[in-house]
Amino acid sequence: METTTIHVLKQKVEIILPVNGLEEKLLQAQKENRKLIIKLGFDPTAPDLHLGHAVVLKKLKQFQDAGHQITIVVGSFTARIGDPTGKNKSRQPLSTEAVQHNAETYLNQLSKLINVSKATIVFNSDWLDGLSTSEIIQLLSRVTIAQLMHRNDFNQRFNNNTPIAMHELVYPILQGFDSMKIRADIEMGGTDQLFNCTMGRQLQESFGMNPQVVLCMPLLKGLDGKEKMSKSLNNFIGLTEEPNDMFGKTMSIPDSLIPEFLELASDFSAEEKLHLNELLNNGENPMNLKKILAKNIVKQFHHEAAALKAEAFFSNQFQNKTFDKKVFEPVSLNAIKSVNGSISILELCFQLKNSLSKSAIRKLIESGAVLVNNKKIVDSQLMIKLKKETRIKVGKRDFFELK
RNA sequence: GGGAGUGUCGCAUAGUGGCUAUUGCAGCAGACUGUAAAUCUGUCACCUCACGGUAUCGCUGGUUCGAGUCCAGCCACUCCCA
Repeated sequence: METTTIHVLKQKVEIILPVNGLEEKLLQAQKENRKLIIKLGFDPTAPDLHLGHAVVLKKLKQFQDAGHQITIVVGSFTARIGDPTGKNKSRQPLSTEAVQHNAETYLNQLSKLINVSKATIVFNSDWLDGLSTSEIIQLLSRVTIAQLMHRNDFNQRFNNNTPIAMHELVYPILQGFDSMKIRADIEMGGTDQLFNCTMGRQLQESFGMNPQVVLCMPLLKGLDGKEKMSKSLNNFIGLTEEPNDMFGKTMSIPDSLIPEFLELASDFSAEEKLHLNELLNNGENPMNLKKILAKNIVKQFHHEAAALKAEAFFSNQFQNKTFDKKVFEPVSLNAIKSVNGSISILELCFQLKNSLSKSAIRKLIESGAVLVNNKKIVDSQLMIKLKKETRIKVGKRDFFELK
């Protein structure tokens, strides 16, 4: 194996365990003339992939390009437990249909980054469902509480006197068991998966196998610039989002996050990154760099033309101050229920934005979030005549025009 | 099994039986900006066009003119001792 390949494969990886493990595995594969089995697990609960996942997936793609075998383990069994994050207590069991459906949408999103048809897909309920009680006890006997307590999450909760349920302790063990079952050579994940992945090493070893190498990618921060990107915190950019949303969300990240996004979320070459970072340090307006970044991100998941369009849309919609130049979502006059063609601004906004209650809308109006034909309306009871080409802005993002 | 505690908004925190349940963070909206940060303002249980109405301090009852607060039972969690 050439050193350049190894160099590429090690790029950006935050943790490799053991340190020289990757080289050894690659060498071993070469000697035995076989592909390495690269494991990636996922729980088919709410399969909305975002840029944080993409960091791991791009690395996976590099392995695939180098000729190795990717195995996706769908946690159809473990999803019923839920990876203990401390937030979700116990999860509802998923129906087989739901698992199937989630797995499909997941794989569909995966295909944006890796070649799914060349990957192996397995469901861990295939082997976990059939374990007998004594087999489970056997498995559990290979792990001690002290080992489990090394996991940060457990440790903290234990010390803070917050409850840890037994089944949560079992989760990492089952994940490790998966690695043994599929004979994984390498397991990939974010750094938050480090512990679970090491469990795989331990179990493989105790079953007399050569333990897997653990590769952890850094965690991308979310749009708030504080927490890691995650769906539950609603600070994510989804892989399937529309170009305009992707662009806008990228523009909303704090400036301090630009270097991290350049490094982890963009696909710029090393030289380009260096150049952009220099610009940033030399006082270039961060906004311009974010635009470059945003275009790059959109391009990865859509295409160049979409990226340019998204930029133009953004500049016009949110940066240009001229109200009339904006893009308004057309709403048919007929769709608005009114009395004699007149309607209170409150009722109108309520009908336009059906996700909010009237009370919530009234608060929006009173705080000055609603413009009608570029005039701020603060009185929620103001009656207006419905007529074509009336333009209404609600909040930061919603623009409507009556047709 | 025995004993001692705790439970208030997404999180964290105040709350001598008495008026509208406090404050911070996060969120939402506005101002200023570059849908950045910082700052300031408003909002932050639900509903009503509105005067206003209906809720709510783990749950169910009780005492009381009046209960987040007192009492009883239950539930959940924690700690200590078996």
